[in-house]
Amino acid sequence: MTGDTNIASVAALLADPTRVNILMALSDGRAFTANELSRLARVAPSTASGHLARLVDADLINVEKQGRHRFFRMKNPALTEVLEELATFAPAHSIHSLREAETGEAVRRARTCYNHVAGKLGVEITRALIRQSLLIELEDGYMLSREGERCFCDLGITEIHARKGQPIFAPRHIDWSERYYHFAGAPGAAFTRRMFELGWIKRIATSRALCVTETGQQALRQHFELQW
DNA sequence: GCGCCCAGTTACGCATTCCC
DNA sequence: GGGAATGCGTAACTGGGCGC
Repeated sequence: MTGDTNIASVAALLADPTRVNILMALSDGRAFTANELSRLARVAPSTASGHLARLVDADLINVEKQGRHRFFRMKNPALTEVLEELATFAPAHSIHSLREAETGEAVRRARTCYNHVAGKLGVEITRALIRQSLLIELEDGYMLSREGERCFCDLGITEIHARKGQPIFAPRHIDWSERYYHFAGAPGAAFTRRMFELGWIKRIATSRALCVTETGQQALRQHFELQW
């Protein structure tokens, strides 16, 4: 080992498909019970419990006791970014059922990546914002233009309103499913939160997949000339 | 307070894989 | 081939919520 960090120990934890499934389920920032995570990872509760204990020990996830339930949550959003980056190198899963195919397609189409929209939807929104000169592409991310700030304020994104006048930088994430960038960071999170509040998007059951509502489709068309 | 139900953990045995 | 490591599921146990 070089330096004072043990990358191999974390890599070993990420080398197990069940643990990766659990972490991917937690990657949108929500908390899940051990039982829910065992179902999402398709293993027995005892197996999930063992994996969860190892992830807690490694300080990768937090656990909160609430009555007889224990809620597990990703500790550091940066781990989500690591998983998304790794996913861009990973070969596609082999599909064994129609349900798996549908779930995979839904996640690739639109999902949350910790706190912002990712997948095809995230990439298309980013492209639309650039087309309309609301986002300016930089070398390592994006900058909200004056028009972009106005647009975000008009949509009621209060965080942007509060910082009006200051340059607003949005880091970019490479999207593993689209192999293209989407905007993230505080502007991405604020934009996503507002989309939920306005009823433009909603979650599909317990998965991190999203669907765009009819209101959302109209709004995307109206505000960003984006056909969805 | 007691019994029942349910969520979660622990102990244990089995299967698989890897390394010598 | 055999031992070690790891992951899995079953069964048993623990702890908390809830109704009576």
